Amino acid sequence: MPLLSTRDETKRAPQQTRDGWIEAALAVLVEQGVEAVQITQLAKRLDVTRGSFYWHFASREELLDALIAEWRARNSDVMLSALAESESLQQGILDLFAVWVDHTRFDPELDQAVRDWARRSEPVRESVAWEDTNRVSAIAAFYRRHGFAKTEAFIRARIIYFTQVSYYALGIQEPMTDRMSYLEAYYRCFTGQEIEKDAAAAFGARLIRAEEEGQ
Amino acid sequence: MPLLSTRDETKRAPQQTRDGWIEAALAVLVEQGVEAVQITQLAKRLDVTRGSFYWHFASREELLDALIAEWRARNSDVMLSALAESESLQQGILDLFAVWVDHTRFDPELDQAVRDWARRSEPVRESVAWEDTNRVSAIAAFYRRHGFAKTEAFIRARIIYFTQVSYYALGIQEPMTDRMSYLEAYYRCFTGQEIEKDAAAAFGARLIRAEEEGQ
DNA sequence: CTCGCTACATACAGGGGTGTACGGAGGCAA
DNA sequence: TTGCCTCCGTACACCCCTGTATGTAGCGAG
Repeated sequence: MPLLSTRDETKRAPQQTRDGWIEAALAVLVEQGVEAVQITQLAKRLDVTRGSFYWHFASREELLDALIAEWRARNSDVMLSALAESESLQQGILDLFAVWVDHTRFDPELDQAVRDWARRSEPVRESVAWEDTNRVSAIAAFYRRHGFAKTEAFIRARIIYFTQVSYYALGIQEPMTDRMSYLEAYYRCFTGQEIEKDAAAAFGARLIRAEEEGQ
Repeated sequence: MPLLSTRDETKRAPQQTRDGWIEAALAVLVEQGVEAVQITQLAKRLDVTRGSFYWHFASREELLDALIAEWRARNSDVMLSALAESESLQQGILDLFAVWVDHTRFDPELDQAVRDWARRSEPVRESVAWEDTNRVSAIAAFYRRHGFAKTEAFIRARIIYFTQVSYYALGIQEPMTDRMSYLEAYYRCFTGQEIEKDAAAAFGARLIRAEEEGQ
């Protein structure tokens, strides 16, 4: 399944498209990091030779640039739209949680892989930093709309976002039932307010449903 | 300055000690990550040949194991002791902040370097995960001692620790004056309580003093 | 039918990294 | 002085990766 072909589709499909290489590279990036994104390895994975690669790409560098572009296209705007539409504080926070748990909308593994990469590459670091400040700003604006003062809104945005980033960074794996039992406490700590009992229950059911549909 | 020589010191000092290699390797680990911890590069850096390395170490693997041991020896117990001695909630939280800011007691760059490494190595991952749960548990126990319920104590511990981890992971750089202006908001979000004005001021002075002494 | 383009395969040059085998310099002891 | 032990330099075998040059199969067009 090609992502988005930039080539002329009127001709017969080649054995490997440019997007085929990108897709394979994304998989390796997530699984093993940038250093493992090697033409030789990708060629083995795709069962072609490196000659193919150098027809579609000028260099490894060009492939890596394409990976960043793909990450941008996939993971931006997902969080931001969830917040923009929220009517209440409670609804917005729960929507945010939902985005982070629902991996069909937001790809945390790709996000984390790019984040790892960013720690060794200055241009990538800048891209990620820009995304991060953007996301924190969006969450801060959301808090402000619901009555928090400027500084507190910013700090609360940082805290909730940073906590989530670490969740992925540390690779926290816990049963969904455990995570749901933390919901009330998380909400209290993130907002300073109590969540409505039935809203919490509804959210739990929503997650269960999503989990069943997702898998 | 050798860290801790395990060799017989009655004989003359060799040009390079085992600990000399470890120290150089730690520096490269922090600066450029594990993949950059290469015998050839370290030899260049120390201005000797690789022959020396293979006299002190059996393999690169053995060096990497030594790095993990060093990390354990340096960064454990630092946070834990700060919390154990605290008399009040406010004092404990501020002590924790102080440890994280004062890089002479806690080495966040080494911590982050090992954390990066952990994402590509299962044994290292386990070591880091063990440290993390240990630290979170210590913070949770601290919250419990100061009146928080079990679940909330655990979640608050996670939030404050995860937030700090992301601070390093995202490489947040902000002027100390900015960071200090966030103190009240951070305290409110982390504890649900207000910080005493004079305690906040005293903490600010303490940081300024530490920063001047540190540099 | 053959020309020409696409999409590869093949082969080679070059560089960098790990181990290993061995040789040699220098202190120290008898 | 001789000999040993410590510590390191040298040289080689081996592997893996990138990039490039060139050969080649298949298909569409004239």
